[in-house]
Amino acid sequence: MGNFLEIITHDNGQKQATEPCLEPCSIERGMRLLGGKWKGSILWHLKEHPVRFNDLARQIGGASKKMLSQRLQEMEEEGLVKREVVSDRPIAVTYEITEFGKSALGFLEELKNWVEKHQL
Amino acid sequence: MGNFLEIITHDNGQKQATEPCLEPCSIERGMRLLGGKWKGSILWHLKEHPVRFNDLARQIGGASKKMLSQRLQEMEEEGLVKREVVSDRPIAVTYEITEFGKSALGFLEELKNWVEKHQL
DNA sequence: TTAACTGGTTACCAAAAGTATACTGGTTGA
DNA sequence: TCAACCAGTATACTTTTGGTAACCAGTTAA
Repeated sequence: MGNFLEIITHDNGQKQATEPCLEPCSIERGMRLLGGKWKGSILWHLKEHPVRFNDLARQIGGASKKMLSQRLQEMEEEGLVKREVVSDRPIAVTYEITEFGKSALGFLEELKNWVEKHQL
Repeated sequence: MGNFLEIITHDNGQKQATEPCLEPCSIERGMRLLGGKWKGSILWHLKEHPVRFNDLARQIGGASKKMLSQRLQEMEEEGLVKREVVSDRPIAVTYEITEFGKSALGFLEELKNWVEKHQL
């Protein structure tokens, strides 16, 4: 019976974790990067080719434009996505997935498969 | 130049997505199941063996008891986790990962690796 | 007796997240 | 000229989330 739980008991009976996950561990941090509402979906929609803002909004019907532009800004700062002004006059902007963003696709695909396999 | 974006243009100029992701697609649904704050961490801490409530609370230092009990309830309803009353009198409860919960671990591990590989 | 433990619940509050609608300022096409 | 487009922003509102702290009813050990 080892000390599986990593909990020690002091002389006064007080208990303490030896390795408390004090602040967000890897999984938590990852979820906060990719787990935000719509972020996965956005990345997924960009995986083939750059997409323009309003086209993205049309494709992700459930999300408002405000949401989308917020998320896209965050994702640009996080390096997941790249914003590119293609032309002004008739202003045109595209959002493109970065190499870093692409590195997350495998994992998103696993999530997708998992969900579909279990019919969720 | 194919119709990559799945957007069609009506005669009056109005545009429409042919396959709008109207409501949460697989990735979105998956994220809502596993992406909740602390849910990944909880699952991860249960992966080796059942853990008692307060021990879990000590290990996941950043989360309050309230959060934990809320999340654990949700996760029980979702079938990710199983609650078991081990004894009353000195009431003892353990939370155990289910088979379904285990099926998500691979994907969490990939997330973990991804995060650590990129030093996030 | 006191203090720590068990597994929670409840009330209260603050902050964050999300929704809905309208609007900008210009362009394009019928 | 009218309507739809572009890429958002502004404003106001509601909902959800999360955190703190106290409390319950019992048990155990110093």
